[in-house]
Amino acid sequence: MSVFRHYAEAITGAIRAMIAAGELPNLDPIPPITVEPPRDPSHGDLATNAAMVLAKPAGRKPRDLAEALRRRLTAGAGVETIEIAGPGFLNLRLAPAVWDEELRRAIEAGKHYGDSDLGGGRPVNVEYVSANPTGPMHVGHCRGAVLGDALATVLAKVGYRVTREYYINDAGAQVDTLARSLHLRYREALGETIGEIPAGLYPGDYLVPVGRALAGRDRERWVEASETEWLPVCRRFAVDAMMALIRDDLAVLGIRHDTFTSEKEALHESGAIAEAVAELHGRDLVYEGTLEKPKGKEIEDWEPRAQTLFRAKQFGDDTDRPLKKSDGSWTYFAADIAYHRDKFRRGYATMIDVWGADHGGYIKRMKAAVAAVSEGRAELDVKICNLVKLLRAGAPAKMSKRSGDLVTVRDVVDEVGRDVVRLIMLTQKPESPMEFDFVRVTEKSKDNPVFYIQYAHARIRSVMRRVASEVPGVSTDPRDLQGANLARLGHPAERALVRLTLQWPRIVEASADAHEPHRIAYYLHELASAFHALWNQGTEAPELRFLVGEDPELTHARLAMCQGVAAVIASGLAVIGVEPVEEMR
RNA sequence: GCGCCCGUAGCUCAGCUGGAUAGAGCACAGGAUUCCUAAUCCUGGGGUCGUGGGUUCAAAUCCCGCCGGGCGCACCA
Repeated sequence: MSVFRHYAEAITGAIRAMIAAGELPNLDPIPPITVEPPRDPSHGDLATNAAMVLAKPAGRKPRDLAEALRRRLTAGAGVETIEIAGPGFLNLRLAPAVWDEELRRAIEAGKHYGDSDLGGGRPVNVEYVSANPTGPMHVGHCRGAVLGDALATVLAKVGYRVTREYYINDAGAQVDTLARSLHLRYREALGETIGEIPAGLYPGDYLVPVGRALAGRDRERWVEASETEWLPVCRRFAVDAMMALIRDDLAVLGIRHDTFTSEKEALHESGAIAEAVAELHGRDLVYEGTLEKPKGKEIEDWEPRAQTLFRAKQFGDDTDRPLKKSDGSWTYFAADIAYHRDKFRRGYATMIDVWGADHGGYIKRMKAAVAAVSEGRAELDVKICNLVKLLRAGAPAKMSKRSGDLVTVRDVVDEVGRDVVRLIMLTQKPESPMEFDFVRVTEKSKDNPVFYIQYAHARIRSVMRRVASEVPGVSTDPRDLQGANLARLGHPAERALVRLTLQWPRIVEASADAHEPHRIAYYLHELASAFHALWNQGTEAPELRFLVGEDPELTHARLAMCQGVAAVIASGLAVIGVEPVEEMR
């Protein structure tokens, strides 16, 4: 258990004891209190607002309550001083041994530092990417891909049982278009001249080899056949090929999903949609009705029509939503209802969907649907990813493209590398538009967060390699570093670095709770920054250097500190899906 | 017209689910290089947190109204 959770529980325990002793009214539940490191280090190691939060329900003055809480907490182990400050904060200063012990744990855990059982093994489903199987992944997909993957990893790190899921939209008109595009390439492969690809079909070169493959397998069989005959064949063949393509693209990013769900097979052909709608119908959540014409936007062929509608409004949406198209087939939304119902029935009470910004208007109805199919027992969180604007040295990026007008994920990864893409995608909260500058992200300077964080890790590894020659006899084995005399870390800058390093479990938990993996990238940058600052102080103040020839004990303690930093960086990069480097070249 | 997202230093953005004096990088000004890697570092200036109200011991954070920008608005996915 992290230091922070430990003391948070100690404080809650003290509050419960006060309730039991009649010093506080029987509050149920106890209002949420915070236990966090204060911004100002002079306020100690931990601060809690408990007294202020409890003051009103208890009908007592905050400072009186603070005093009572202090008396109960002082008995606790590891607490050195408790001060009451400001309007009623309790500022706890912990014994150095508490931090020393935590640093030892960090060294021991290595990249597993920050792992916890917070999630209690509860299942979470993270659905991300879900690019339509009509071509290779383009850059627009990779932000969501990285976000979803990092989110899944951080949730797993804190003890959830995470499933990474991909929804294959293989049922709509787009895959029919894909099938027709393939048929053209198939005829081309058999020697026909096809000329310009007609508007409305997919022109990308990536279908050329697929056409050849189909021709190789089936020969002339579909040339003279009618479309009703060849369409299903081409569709199946094309979708399989596109999914293979997309899986390769995902592999390039280092992403592997656990489950791929086919809209066509799992929802349409299985009857799951009909079943879901029937169930909702039975609960009077589906009806035949007519929607009002949307205001403010002209729709040419609008006509009032009775439709099969889901009562989304009853669950907080702005209007009820159609489940059937005018030709009688299911809408995409109907399929999505069945899909989320299926997820719920598979045991996921927590679902996370990662979508593009253009789907923002879809969130309310989907949440409404989840509330309906789970009868309020499941929760859906939708993460919206904004656009990535590609730049080269500040100007809009021009590049050779593999397919059509799209810049693919592979184009970008080929140029800058997987690690750069993954980390940069998390250097901004997802709902803001992002600029991705090919020049900036590959610069070897501190302006580039990828480099800056990697460099900190590489510097630590470099120090470790030098020990043998600079301070012979000092071990760099992590097991030995755990035994270092950490009391020798006395400089304020060292203590600050250690303290920041040991924030890591909190950052992981907060990031998982909030479903915000970008916090990890920010924290790593901050940690790297603190490390570099200390390193550079060694330039002017040689006594602050990590390797002190005449003082092996001090050297050992500082190496332990460095090892802790390296462990956290490795742990953090692992969440993001980036390999820490041993040296910069 | 409606819904959602965004609005924080000159620029690009954080801000730990309501806490103490709002942070970082770039840019700007000044300083530092016989250095374990200068592939930089230190110091400093710079803010009505879009705006007006409200909730509270406490608001950048929550609620309401405006302003500006983006996305979306039967039957596409």
